Amino acid sequence: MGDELFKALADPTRRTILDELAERSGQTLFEICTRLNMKHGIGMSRQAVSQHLAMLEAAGLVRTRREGRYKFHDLDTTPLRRIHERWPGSQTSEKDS
Amino acid sequence: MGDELFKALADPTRRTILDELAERSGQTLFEICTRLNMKHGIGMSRQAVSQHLAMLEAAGLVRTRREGRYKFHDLDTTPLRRIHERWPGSQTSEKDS
DNA sequence: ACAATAGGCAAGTATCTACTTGCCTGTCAA
DNA sequence: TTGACAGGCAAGTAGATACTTGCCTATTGT
Repeated sequence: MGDELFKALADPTRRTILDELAERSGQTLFEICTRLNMKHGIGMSRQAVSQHLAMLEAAGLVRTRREGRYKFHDLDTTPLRRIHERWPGSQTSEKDS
Repeated sequence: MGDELFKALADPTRRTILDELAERSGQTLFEICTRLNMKHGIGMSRQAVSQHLAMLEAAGLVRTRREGRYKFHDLDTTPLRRIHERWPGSQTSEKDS
């Protein structure tokens, strides 16, 4: 349990995808592919990116909504909270400026 | 960069080691081995656990201090903060009860 | 000194993971 | 309806990762 979350975060490409979705929410698979290629020099097949997105979705980090032939991807960071709940002391202090 | 942190967290045995160090700080390799075995039924060679500890140390999640023939391991959760700094919105609200 | 204890190094193996390629399905515009 | 576009499924492959075994070093107690 929680295994999928940490597995999802383990890959650098997947973390970059999360970065992209954090910057612009609701992107399609092709948009993400293009951005990975343009902005990060990641020349990866569409299939590979699709598989990464599936893992991110399985981890609950990405939510999807289908509209016609498009599938939009949105970031959901709430699963990350479990990390801090598990190992307290890792939270940014509530009293910091 | 930051790669070692996520790689370190990716393995369930390593996460259990972090749990154990969170519960009792300053354990030796043998103590950790025993606890993994007794409390979690993980019958793993001493070498395997040692390698896991090395990865956790490389990620900055574990700090070590040597005293004679003993090597004590301490948890350091500060690297985890980078996760929330990278994807904001994942922090537990400061205003929650 | 010697045996026991705590730990480290290195090489081998077996499984897992990322990525590819080829083909198939569903949606939309002309 | 036909072609183009967005996406999905499945099998194969190369490289990474977890774990083991065997041997070596350093510290400590008797």
